[in-house]
Amino acid sequence: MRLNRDFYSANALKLAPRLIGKKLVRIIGGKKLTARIVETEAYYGPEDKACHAYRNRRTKRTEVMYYPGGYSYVYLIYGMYCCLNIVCGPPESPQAVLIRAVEPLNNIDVFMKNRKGNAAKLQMANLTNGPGKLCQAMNIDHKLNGLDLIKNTDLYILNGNSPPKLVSAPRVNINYAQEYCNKLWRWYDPESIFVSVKKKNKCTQNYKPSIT
DNA sequence: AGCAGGATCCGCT
DNA sequence: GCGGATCCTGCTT
Repeated sequence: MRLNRDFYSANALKLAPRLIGKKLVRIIGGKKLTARIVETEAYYGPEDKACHAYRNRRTKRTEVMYYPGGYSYVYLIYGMYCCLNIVCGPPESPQAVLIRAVEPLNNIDVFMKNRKGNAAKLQMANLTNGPGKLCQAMNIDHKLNGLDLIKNTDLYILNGNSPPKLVSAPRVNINYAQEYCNKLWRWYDPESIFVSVKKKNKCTQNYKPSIT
């Protein structure tokens, strides 16, 4: 079952932990690549200094963040890598969840072929343990920006089980975000070897999802 | 029209 | 641990 609009309409702080364990699906070249989401980060709209839509910044690039929950937001970073985000919350509320790491579940040979360089071959985890790496491995680029994941046939997310444990930690590489760089807005499955940054610091803690 | 900087990764030390 | 690759975005002029 695909996730529905209701699921994606939660705010980023709620959706990010809930996406752990869900299955990202990418259809490419007649093959279906499936991967379990193991690490996410929330970008919490106009108040969040690390968010592209901080202070309601609205440009050609950030426009999709104002779409209803459930659309894709893919952008280029450092001139060479793409990052996949899931737009969330109600329409006109520019929030998103960055998919930072996944675990390939099938067609591993295709993931491997899509990754460039030798590092990917050295160890399995290197295939998809980072936002740029997973986009490369699953052939996700700017052409997949602004898609409705509820209807689209090339990229979507299926339901899946939450892991037994979940950890929250500070987000990665947002040092410019001042007081927001210490928010525990990154979540990951501590049992997965595909998590990009597992180093614990004083902020890292176990996360208990709330019912509401 | 020009410029500074970035939600990253890789290879080398 | 470090620096280079590489180019789009957004802001300034």
